[in-house]
Amino acid sequence: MPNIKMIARKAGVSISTVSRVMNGSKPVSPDLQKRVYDAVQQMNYKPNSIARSLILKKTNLIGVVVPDVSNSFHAQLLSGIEEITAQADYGVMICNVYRNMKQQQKYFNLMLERHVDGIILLHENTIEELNEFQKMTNTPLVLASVPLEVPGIPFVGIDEITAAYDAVTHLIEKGHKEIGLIYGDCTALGILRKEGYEKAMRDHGLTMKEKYLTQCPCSVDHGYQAMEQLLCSGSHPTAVFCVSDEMAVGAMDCAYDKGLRVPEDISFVGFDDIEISQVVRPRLTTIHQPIKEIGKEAARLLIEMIEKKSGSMKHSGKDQAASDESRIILKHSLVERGTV
Amino acid sequence: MPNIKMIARKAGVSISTVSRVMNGSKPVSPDLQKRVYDAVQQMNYKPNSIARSLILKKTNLIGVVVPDVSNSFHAQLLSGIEEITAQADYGVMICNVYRNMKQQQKYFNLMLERHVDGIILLHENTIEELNEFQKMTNTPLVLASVPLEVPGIPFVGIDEITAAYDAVTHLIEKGHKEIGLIYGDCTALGILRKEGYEKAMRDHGLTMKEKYLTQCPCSVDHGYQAMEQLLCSGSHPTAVFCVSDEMAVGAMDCAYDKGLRVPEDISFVGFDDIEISQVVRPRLTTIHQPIKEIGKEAARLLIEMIEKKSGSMKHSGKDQAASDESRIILKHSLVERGTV
DNA sequence: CTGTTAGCGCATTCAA
DNA sequence: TTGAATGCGCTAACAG
Repeated sequence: MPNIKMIARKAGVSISTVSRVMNGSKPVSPDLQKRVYDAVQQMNYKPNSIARSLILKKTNLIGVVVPDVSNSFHAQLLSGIEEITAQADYGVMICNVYRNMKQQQKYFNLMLERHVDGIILLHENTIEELNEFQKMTNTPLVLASVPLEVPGIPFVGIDEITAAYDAVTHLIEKGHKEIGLIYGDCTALGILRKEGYEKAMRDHGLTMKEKYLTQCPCSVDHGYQAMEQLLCSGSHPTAVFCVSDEMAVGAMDCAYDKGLRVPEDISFVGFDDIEISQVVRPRLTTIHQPIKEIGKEAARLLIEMIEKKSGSMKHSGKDQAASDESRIILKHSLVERGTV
Repeated sequence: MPNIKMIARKAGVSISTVSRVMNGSKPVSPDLQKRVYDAVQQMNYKPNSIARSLILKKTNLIGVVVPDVSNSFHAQLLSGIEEITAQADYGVMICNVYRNMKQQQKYFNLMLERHVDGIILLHENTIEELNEFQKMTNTPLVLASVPLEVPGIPFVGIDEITAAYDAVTHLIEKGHKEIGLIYGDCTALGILRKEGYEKAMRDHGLTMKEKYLTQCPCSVDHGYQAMEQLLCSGSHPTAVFCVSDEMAVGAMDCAYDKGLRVPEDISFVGFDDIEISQVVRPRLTTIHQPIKEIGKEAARLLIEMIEKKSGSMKHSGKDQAASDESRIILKHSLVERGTV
């Protein structure tokens, strides 16, 4: 790979001139300009972004910390992020946290060593971890679909409580009174959705039965197992709200295996509206999230924060307050299909 | 963020000494060593990987060019790749080609500018593009699940022809004679799978009927449409081999809507064994690919190529021949579920 | 407008 | 063993 010096020599100019025409940072006479362009063409020169990063203190790289890329929800978020960052000429580096949840500190360090310009978190850290991170650096951070409230770290997502509330209310409006819940782990997300369920039940004067509440990890298989548990008590609810589509699909499956018809004998509402909810029979009624949009908004916001920061550093030398958009709430919607 | 100079000052040593203890590249007296470690601790120093990359000419970054991250198959490949690269301390940068297939050249340039150490292609380029790329640079390249034969570019995946052959043979063994095909675009992948179908039909003395062959893009919706076409001729095959699970699910759906029972009236075999094949009813019989394994093997191989290259550069200064493992073929299998 | 110079943060010769 | 000096490829003052 040729470097700037080789181009300068070939074009018979100084390296600063080459730099100037590459970046358009200062006027250069048409004559020299052409000579440089020609040399660039002939030698197929591409500026070394490593060297640029070093001096500009900007990598044009953003990091995305994701629990599991192979999960459909996260993959879609990522796809949205990538779309925007690519347009803005940023690269995205992914960090799959997967099973080793403990080592996020490691991932943060990795990103800091590589000097990413910003980070999008699809994975829920503890508030302490986030605070510590903020103390350590001022690398902009955005939470995408991780509903935590941390000063200085904006959140992009939907109103989880209301969405869950809407799901359950829909069931209630259809006449259901005995409504079960399959909910997830103790993440902010899980807790909020459960809260929405409880609020809806309360607001409509319905009582929650302990035995119709089951907790399980978010997967089809676990949803199946959770449903088995719900069903083994003899009686069963007439409807179940599942805090994710995966769980719902598993639960439906279980109901089916037990000889229950959906929606005649038992109804289901899921959450997220990922692909599988549209291929199961009957089609899953669920809460639609604009997943890709969330990713896009998160990326847009992060880039805005990055550029604002580097802008303000030039002018004042000290950090501005973070973006004023500390919470971007996108609209969810209930999509009625065939399971209610 | 502190830099090496600050650490040196704090520890009262030279920057070279700091460098040496950070990398363990040369012996350092225990005394100085301790002073450096202490300074590193106190200031929370992390070496700037940008600067290291510049001087070492190694970014420890690999690029992954992917058609669409939100596609389940690719997401799984990516997940496998990430697992291995993370272990070996490489970062992965993704490039989502998505709709703008034309601009791969742009993506290649992007990766070259960023000086990635190697690239994994999940996306099918033309052979010309690949040759041109090879002429331009000696950045190692691996094809994952892109069955192209290009000298110097290893491939990791399954034996596509045999896999398709097995799928169709299974149908034939179950007594089917009128077997339709829903196949994809004119990629190497699509062509090979079609070839497997044709070979199986021929080998078993079955004739292919033109009207039972339909081409469509790889998606559930298009599979549905393709099936509609197949069905509109009045008569219909007793079984259909679809070159992807998405197509198969769409096709099954169409059959269902037309009042056909699966597998009583019509059978289906898919390809890939992605998640949805296990949630549809009846469960889709399909060709299982070890998707994540393919990703892992591709990453393993790429890293091997990278390290071999940088090793050989030190010794001889000229490039070694690429790795001798030019084709890694993993085993596929037919998983019988409920659609045959 | 153009060229010369000085670093960005680090690894690595070369002397000591 | 240690430190001073050089340079990776590039941008941005600074002088002309």
